[in-house]
Amino acid sequence: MRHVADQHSEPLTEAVFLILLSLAPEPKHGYAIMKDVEEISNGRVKLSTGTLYGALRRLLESKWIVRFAEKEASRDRQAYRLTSNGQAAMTAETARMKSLTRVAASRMAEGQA
Amino acid sequence: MRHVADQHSEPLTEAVFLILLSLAPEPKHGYAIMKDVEEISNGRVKLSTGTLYGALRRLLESKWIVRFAEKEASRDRQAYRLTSNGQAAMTAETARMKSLTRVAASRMAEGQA
DNA sequence: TCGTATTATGTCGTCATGCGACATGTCGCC
DNA sequence: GGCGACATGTCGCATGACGACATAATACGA
Repeated sequence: MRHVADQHSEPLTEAVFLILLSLAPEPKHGYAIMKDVEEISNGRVKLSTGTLYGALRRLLESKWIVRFAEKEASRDRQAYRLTSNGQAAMTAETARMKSLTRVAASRMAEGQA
Repeated sequence: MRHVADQHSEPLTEAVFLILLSLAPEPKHGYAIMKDVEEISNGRVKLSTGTLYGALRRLLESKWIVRFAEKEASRDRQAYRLTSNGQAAMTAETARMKSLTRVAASRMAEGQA
């Protein structure tokens, strides 16, 4: 999909969106994200580890999340935190979806008429 | 992404969703869909022909749209019409997005608190 | 009438991504 | 000691978006 330059908000994949959503209230480590994503999608989406760690790698590369060591934990788990960039991306994506649902509602009503 | 069996509504890609949305009020041929998608996305999404005709082929295969000849037109353009399956898919997808935006709103509020 | 923009449909190769399978190791508990 | 949950990762495959390319009819003005 090609997007105009001044508002080039590429649509997020559902996996990425749910991962960001999971990190929004507080930082989590990988496994906790998997469990949380399953919960917030009402059990609909179960991330495979391939999807999760692949997505996390790309999110780190694009600076939407940062990784830090959880000191308190006995095992050194790698926890992830949203950056302001990541928050902005989520806000933009939410706005995009809202706008689409609005158009969808009116279009489907037209179809009925 | 894995989905539970009883409600296996895979997320639609934005391209597919916009194509279905474009066909919701009335049938259109390929080129008209391209123009309409650009319009309903506020110029944000410009489908390439590769995306469009690839998506149309898959939509035909999954019986979400049907193709028919526009008799009135001088040139025989292939027009596409939504099936009830296609309408159902759009309804499901809209519901999915609404649900995600709701969760997103509450999660982002939590992040601020 | 000639050329050029618009309409219109399609294919191909590449790249990004989701996903299942596999690999590896820890921790708590019976 | 073994077993299930916790935890992190890699690899290969399949799907899909996309730009580039190809082709052709129509419309319209110079």
